[in-house]
Amino acid sequence: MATARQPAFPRTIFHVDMDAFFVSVEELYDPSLQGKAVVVGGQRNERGVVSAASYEARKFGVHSAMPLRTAAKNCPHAIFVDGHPERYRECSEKVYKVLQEFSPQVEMASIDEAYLDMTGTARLHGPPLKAAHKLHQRMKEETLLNCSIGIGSSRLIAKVSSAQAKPNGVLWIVPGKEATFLAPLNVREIPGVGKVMEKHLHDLGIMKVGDLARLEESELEQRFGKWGLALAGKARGEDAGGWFDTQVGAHEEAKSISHEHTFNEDTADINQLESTLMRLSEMVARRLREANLYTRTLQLKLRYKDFTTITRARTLPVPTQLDGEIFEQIRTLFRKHWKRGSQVRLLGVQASHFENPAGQLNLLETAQQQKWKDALTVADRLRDRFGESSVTLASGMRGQFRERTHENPAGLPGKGKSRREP
DNA sequence: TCTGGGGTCCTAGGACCC
DNA sequence: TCTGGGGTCCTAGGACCC
Repeated sequence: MATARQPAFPRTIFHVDMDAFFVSVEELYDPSLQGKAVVVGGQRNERGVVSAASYEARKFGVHSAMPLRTAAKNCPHAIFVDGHPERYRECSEKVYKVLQEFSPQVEMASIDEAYLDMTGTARLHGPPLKAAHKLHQRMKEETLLNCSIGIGSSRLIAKVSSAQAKPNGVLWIVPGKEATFLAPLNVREIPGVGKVMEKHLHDLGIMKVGDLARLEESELEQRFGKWGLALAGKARGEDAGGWFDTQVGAHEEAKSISHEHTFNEDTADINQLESTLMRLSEMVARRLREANLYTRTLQLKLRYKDFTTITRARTLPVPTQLDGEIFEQIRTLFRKHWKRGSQVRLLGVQASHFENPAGQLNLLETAQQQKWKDALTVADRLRDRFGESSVTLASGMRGQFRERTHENPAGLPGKGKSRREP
């Protein structure tokens, strides 16, 4: 079992969750969107899903992860907006700066939410509710964005209560009242319980967290294994093992880096498929070099027209961060496993199993490899300035068709809508 | 309705070693 | 040799999160 990290005294954890983050950021750039039904993630007839929907759009059943085309049907008058990751990153950094004023233990759990360990900050910021309102106000002043704050004795309670506080609210679950707070909520509200687990629980007649809490721990373990045990703890509001049970703000190293691409139209054109794999390999390699990581395991992801998806991996004896080596492995996997002629919907490249080659492996690096590495670092710089498509490795792929995407990696003017016109 | 892209964690089986 | 068990590495798939 994971090390129990629950200290003897109650912790005070804040979960800060930005309200309709992507939509709110877009409204800062275009105030005319305010108060309207807005969908961020792409255009109404594109392949893709909703990244975020305004509260006005949600009234029509639009929610994140819904296909854009479905959203367009449910809410025809919605305004569809492409996402702008750079804008969100920039705002996210502002959010982080505000949070740091309140606690040294801050952890961004994603681009728009964070945990703070506020234990022992009463002298500085006052009791939890007062501190939270102060934080809420500072956040609005500094970022012009609304957030919701959940406060509890565990990450789990903080997270669940911030969801209940939405929109634009603060909710404190007083220590000792955890089970009472959770009992009437649907099991789906527990982080980690998704569609499938919810169905399993419903089949057992378990609808509410309270139903779950009444069950024997041993029965849950028997039914759902390790997960069942954690679930029993969660029903009581404990962080019970896994990621939740880690110290707030502890730095975690990345475990994988991946890029994938869904084609606007399915394709069986081997040139298009392989040039896409090369582009994805380059993107992965580039990020490895930026993070100074070397990968040993490379994985190809292949999704066919009918949505059946396979992954095929290979582990190298020696770690690498070179475009050419990565692409070679990926291409070999692809040629071996792609059913020739079958229409492909998506391709993906993933690197994992990182090793930092300390000394020893650096010595093994041949002069030839070092030369490549230097050249590729220069290529990275160029891509920073001129966009992902400006530099391509000289190889058999040179000059071949590359699919036009609607991405604008370098944020260049004139590369968006206007260029799409023939 | 026709399903993105970036991640994490878990399970389960087989290979291989001692 | 007709049968073991633990440990580690590797691979594939799937649930889940934002």
